Amino acid sequence: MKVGGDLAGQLGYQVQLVHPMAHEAARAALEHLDITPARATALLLIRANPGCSQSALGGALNVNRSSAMKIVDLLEGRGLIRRAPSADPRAHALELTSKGEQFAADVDVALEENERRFFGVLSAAERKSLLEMLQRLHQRAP
Amino acid sequence: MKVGGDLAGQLGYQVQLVHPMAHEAARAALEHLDITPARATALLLIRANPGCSQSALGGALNVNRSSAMKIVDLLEGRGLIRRAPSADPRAHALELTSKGEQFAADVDVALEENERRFFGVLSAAERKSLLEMLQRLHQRAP
DNA sequence: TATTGTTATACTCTATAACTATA
DNA sequence: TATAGTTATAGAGTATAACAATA
Repeated sequence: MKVGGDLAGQLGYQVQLVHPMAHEAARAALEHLDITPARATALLLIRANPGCSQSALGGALNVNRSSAMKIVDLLEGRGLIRRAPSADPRAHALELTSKGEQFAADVDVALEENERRFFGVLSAAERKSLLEMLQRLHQRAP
Repeated sequence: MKVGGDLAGQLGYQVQLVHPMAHEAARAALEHLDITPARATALLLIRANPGCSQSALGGALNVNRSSAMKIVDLLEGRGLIRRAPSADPRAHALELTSKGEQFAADVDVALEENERRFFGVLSAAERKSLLEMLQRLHQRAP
């Protein structure tokens, strides 16, 4: 299949192509831990923000409260996080269990190895440049 | 929400962040045409590959035959493409109708404007560099 | 046997809306 | 009144499996 000249030169289309490949690579890299990239991301976000609420987590994951709850349910069901009491009794303070800390360390290793493998076709300078550009793209004001 | 140092520095995570933003931008840019980015992509791929089969289209879209058929059903139902007879009587030869040609031109305009808006935070040289890197990432052998 | 299109079915992810309990 | 969490329900997108027609 050819790609029309218009499409092939568009960054939006290239992002559209690269994303599922990167997602599949991450999925495969995490398969032995039986966790999806989205849930692994949630775990690492909770580790970086101990005591955060489910709503805040949902905001960072770009999902609503209802969807965030399902992710939290799953991670809690596996004993990786706990819903600790919060200063605001309406909310939960999410935090990793010791099992979750160990698991998150395993996730780190798997993702770092995947990072090297998937983006290895780029030089170190290119990876740095790409990282900077992607950060700029999503950090700008909407 | 903070992002753990491990996560923030990973290209995979940055792609994971930028993709939904780019998708949302494309969705909004195409909203007045009442078509989703995936279906618009299918239309442009058929235009670039007149006479292609549904299976070939599905391959380019990374979906299976069943899902490709639903997309083709929708585009045909809107009168944008037709299922023409193919040399292989098992297959259909997909092609744009004249209405589809006009519509695809509108899609071109919308996507080009979106491209300028969304990636406008990058300089022309950066956009060129980013395009080249993304192409290299998905063109490599699996 | 393998492939194209088709159909029916199921699964995953996410969203919406309504409810409760707090603030 | 506004917010956090919860629950039930619905939708979109995709996958699987089986089938008919044809290679």
